[in-house]
Amino acid sequence: MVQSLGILKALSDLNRLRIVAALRRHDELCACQITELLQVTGATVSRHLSVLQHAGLLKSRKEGRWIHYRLAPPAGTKPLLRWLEASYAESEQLQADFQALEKIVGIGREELCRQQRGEECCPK
Amino acid sequence: MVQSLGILKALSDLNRLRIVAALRRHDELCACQITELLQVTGATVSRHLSVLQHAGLLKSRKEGRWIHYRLAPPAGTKPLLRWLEASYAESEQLQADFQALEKIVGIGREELCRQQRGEECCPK
DNA sequence: TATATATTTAGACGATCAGCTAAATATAAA
DNA sequence: TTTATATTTAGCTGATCGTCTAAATATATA
Repeated sequence: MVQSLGILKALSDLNRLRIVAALRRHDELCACQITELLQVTGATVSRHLSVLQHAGLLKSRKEGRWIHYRLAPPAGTKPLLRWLEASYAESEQLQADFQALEKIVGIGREELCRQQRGEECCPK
Repeated sequence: MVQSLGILKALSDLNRLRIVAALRRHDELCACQITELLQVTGATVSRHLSVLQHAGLLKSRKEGRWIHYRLAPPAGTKPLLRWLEASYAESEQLQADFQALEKIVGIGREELCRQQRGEECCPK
């Protein structure tokens, strides 16, 4: 398969685009923080992260119970990510995400996970 | 929807990537030439062209019975197309396409369509 | 006007995919 | 060692997508 096709497919989903955008603003995020941001199941987030990682866009780092993810764009993909970044300003979704992220990161992982346990993870 | 997402989705298909690559090498191609290149049904090509056009990547021009297509990348997408171009060299599929295109363009539309009428369009 | 023909549209089918729930895995704390 | 807990995997479901065939549309030629 064409290498770029794999990358394009990995980026062709709103939630995965949201993950990439989030990781442009915050170097590292753990799965639970992304779960909180997207408001979907942890299982769903896990699969999205796996898709991005398989495309070579993400790397993960284990720290105790938590797994942290960060962008690891392969050589030559910088223009692509810059092009994506240029369109962030037009998207209300992404703008809202950036605001939400500040709160999520501010809370701290332990407290965040405590809150997540207490409530339903998925809206409606 | 995020604007870039529409473009990414439009490009997330091998045959549509092949169309874009072909139109980078030849300014204009008609539907029948692309049909010959991809070796799929004219109906399928038509839908692919429609997807690319809806994403704003293509423009069409009518000339008699033929409809010609050319790239019309929206402002800001040049980096994206350049990034794509950079990966053409790695893809055997696209390299083969470029060779096949020379023949297809060389034949001329009238003769090409005459040949297409005589044979089955789809392999196997 | 009638026939040919290049392209599009409509409708069906199989494959892929995003999302869920539930169970499995791995790590930390009691 | 047992219990909690963060993440992943497995399996299901509904939606989307690529492709085909057949019919419709639009344009040129006889």
